[in-house]
Amino acid sequence: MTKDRKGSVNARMVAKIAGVSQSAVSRTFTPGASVSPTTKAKIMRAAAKLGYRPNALARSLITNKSGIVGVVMSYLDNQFYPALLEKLVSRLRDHDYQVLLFTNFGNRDTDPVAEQVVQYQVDGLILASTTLSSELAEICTRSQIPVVLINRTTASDTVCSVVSNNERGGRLLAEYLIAGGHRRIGYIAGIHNSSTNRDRLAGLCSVLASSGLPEPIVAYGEYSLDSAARAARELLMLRERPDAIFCANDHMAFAVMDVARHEFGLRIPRDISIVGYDNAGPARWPSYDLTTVEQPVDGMADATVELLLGQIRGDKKVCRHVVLDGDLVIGSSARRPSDRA
Amino acid sequence: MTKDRKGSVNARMVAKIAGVSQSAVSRTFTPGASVSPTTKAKIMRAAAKLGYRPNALARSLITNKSGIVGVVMSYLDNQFYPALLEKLVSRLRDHDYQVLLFTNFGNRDTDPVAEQVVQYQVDGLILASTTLSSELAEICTRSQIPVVLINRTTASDTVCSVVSNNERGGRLLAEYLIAGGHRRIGYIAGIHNSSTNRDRLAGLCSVLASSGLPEPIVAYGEYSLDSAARAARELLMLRERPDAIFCANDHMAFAVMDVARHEFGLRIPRDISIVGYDNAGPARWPSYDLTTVEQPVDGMADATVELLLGQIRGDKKVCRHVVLDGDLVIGSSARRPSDRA
DNA sequence: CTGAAAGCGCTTACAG
DNA sequence: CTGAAAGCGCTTACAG
Repeated sequence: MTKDRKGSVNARMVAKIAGVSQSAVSRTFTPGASVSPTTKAKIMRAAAKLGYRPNALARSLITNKSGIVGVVMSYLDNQFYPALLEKLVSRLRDHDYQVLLFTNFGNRDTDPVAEQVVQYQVDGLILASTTLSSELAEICTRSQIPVVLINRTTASDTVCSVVSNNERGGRLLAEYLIAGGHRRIGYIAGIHNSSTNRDRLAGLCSVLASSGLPEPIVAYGEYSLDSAARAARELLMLRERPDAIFCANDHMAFAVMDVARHEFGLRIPRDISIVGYDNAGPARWPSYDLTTVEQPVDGMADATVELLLGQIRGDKKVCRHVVLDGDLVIGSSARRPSDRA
Repeated sequence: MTKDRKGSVNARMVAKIAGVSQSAVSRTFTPGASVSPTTKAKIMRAAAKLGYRPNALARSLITNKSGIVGVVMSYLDNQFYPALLEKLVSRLRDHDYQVLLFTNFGNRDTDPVAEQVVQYQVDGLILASTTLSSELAEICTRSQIPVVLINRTTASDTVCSVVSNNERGGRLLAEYLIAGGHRRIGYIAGIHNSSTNRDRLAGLCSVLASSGLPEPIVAYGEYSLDSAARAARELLMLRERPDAIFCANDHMAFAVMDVARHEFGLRIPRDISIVGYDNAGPARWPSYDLTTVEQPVDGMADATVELLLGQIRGDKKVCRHVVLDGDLVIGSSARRPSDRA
């Protein structure tokens, strides 16, 4: 009784057709292994005839390398993430790694993710999720699976991370707003204990403080459209409403701009300035033309993959925290200093 | 010399600690296999102590099922796709399948994708890519890998597909535009030989014809923002410009609305009506509030996964083409029939 | 350069 | 219910 599913042509069959040993077939498909050109040619011909392709899973069993990297990304509605995902997939593929995607686990625990990550023997893990517990990272550390956090950092020295300089970006935006003549600044916060939110806010606050301005008026947007819209309403209904709103990311800024314009009839930037963070896709759509700070997606993806591959190759836990600068991107959603009233 | 990477705790070690055979360990982790409660308990304790997790790859080798489904999605900047991807991942996870993601292969051939798909022994493949050659689908058919096309269909009877009723959607939009008093309708086309583009256009044309109106004025947007913007300029610069533009998807409609408003100073829908297709995320953002036809993402994902799992379970090539209806979603980007001039 | 052999970590008939 | 054994498709020392 033969296996029914899969043509199931394996190295042994190819070997028989080519009149060589199964080892020779294996070597033919192992880059760098020693096979004579003649043998290789015979084997390739047989393989082509049978439609043979080596079973990557069987290979993994021996080599102890799956060629798979797990990417954990809690949600994809913020355009920044799909863009990042595309880059990560590209870079990883350049190095012959495939991507196992974990997303949309909602409120469920990340435990199941951890389970799968370990069971599927991923060679490494990229965590691109602001909301994820550090627990997963720890499980990986214990299982010896290299991990790199992206767009999230941690005090821990046991796990690498790649972020842009959010604190600096926060300062750039704050300085720009102040130069534009703003004095009452609102802040729509992202997820409370995310490092991006913390650092961007810290940047903003440090500049406000050194400029002798009051702390920002904070409302909570939690990085979601709905919460951000609610937070915007809260700020805009204040008796003394802010003259500028700093949103912890672009995704929220879009909702905030829409609430300001369509629910409160405000003109942007005449009546109020709004800035975001990321330079996500729609930030450059003319309807928003958002003033923001770019996150260098390409550079971040490159650095992440480089760090991860370094760890996979065994650079003994050269745990590094990479921080890349992102530029201020000036749009028309915030009053320009030159147009200062 | 022991393997260095991976704690590499395997079933044999667990067996030794628990004082049972390795088979018993395997059975404990195989749902439905027969193990006595006592044995199972001992094993679970040992497993927990060692941090044991079965190696899914080794299991695959035996069972000939990897538990992995490949999802091919050529690009993620159109928000419709990340949304679809999230749903697919969720549904597949509900059935204990992981997702290997293939995306962003740009202009490169899909051959490398095919190669990887086969090597990694995916149990099935979901093709959510309008631009992908049918070649990949064929390779899979030959390799006996179940395939389902989503948001794309084909005349071929050898491969299943799930789409929404694009022809009907095209008609709904056409009827709505005509009811709104529009007579000169422009069409910004998507990728030329994609079934979505073809069917939506066919719906539009059939209604125009039966209403005695001229064919639409066509420009080519290729489902990309830049091309769509160029196409919009082309149409809007015509001496007799259209009074409505039907964009083959929402993603292009956003760019088209922005060109109309910001480059041509047109008011929407007073000066021109614009409709899209998909009801992608930003379509419901107040700055666009697009009149469009919804693609039932949840239903499509459900149907796709169901079809795929059916094939995997061996429903002998019950090749089906599923077509789901999507509703008209009325926004303010097109003149309402009641406001008819 | 080549082949025979051992073994990666599992599952699964097969006996008991 | 349980264990010993065969085997999934491959890689990789080891001899030659």
